[in-house]
Amino acid sequence: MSKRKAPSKDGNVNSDFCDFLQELAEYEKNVAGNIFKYNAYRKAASSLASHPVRVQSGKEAMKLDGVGKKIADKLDEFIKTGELQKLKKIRNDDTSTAINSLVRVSGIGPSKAKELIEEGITTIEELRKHEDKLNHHQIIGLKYLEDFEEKIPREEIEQIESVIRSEIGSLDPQFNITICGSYRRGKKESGDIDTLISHPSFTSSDKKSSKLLESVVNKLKECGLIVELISMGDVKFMGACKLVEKTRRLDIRLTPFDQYHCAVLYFTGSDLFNKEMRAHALNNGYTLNEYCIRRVGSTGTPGEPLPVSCEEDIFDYIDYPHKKPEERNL
DNA sequence: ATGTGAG
DNA sequence: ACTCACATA
Repeated sequence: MSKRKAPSKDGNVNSDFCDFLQELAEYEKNVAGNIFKYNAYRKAASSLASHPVRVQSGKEAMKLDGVGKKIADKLDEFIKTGELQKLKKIRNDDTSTAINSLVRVSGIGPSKAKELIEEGITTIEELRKHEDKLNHHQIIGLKYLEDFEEKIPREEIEQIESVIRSEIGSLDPQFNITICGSYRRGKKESGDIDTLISHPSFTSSDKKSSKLLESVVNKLKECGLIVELISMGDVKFMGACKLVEKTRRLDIRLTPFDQYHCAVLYFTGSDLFNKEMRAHALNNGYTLNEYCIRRVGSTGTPGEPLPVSCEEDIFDYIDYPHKKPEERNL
């Protein structure tokens, strides 16, 4: 998931409160550079989002975790007037609006945005005239700004998946391939294509991954699927592909063979589901991360990684009812 | 080595 | 929360 704002909806009776708290959070992070306030607003928004009852006053909201006097006052103002003076100011502030435009570009964060504004570049249109001020990632982000903001229909990912499977399969049938993220969770559309691969010749005991990822990326370049490269290391490729019309963000990560299923679980998400499952694991005396699952003894020191031959194994270890990917949309 | 950014 | 890749120094 990227830095785009995701309006909170479906079944959240406090969604309008969450939206303005989220907007305040973004402001604190991107403009004011106050990560603590950013976290505070996010925490309050998340409390409100999971609260099943619509709050009628700031006072009532103060019972919730993460909501103090300051946020309670803002809720009261919003309930009373339907808006927030602070937010009106922010929306009218030149620096603030400029930063919000520039950070739409993948690779441009608050820091780079402020630097550009110092040089008088405050809009995307201006930016297009000054590509020389951007690094490679940012140039690609700008070039495909509109495409990258579009959601990808499930059917298109299915087609891209079949190309990836046949191309990588013809390279070497021993590759495991799974497209994770919201696509694996059965969503109708996704923000990007997050592909995990593994190969028996690369395990966690091998320190170097040889040229496995490179060979895969080259193959997908040759067949014309991959059209841009953003970054490329031994185990992670970031770039873009195009099958029809729009250019789409594509990530490919190579994971050690023995850590494949933990990685697939992790990158399938959702974030909230992962959080919940890791908490459950801890309760049952296990620690679970992107790489492995380990028993954690009474001393608190984790043991050796346990053998995992499929995703279900992980659920079984921690005695957690198995959830199909479609059931992980928390 | 450190900061930025993505996920 | 944590890791990877990159761009500087």
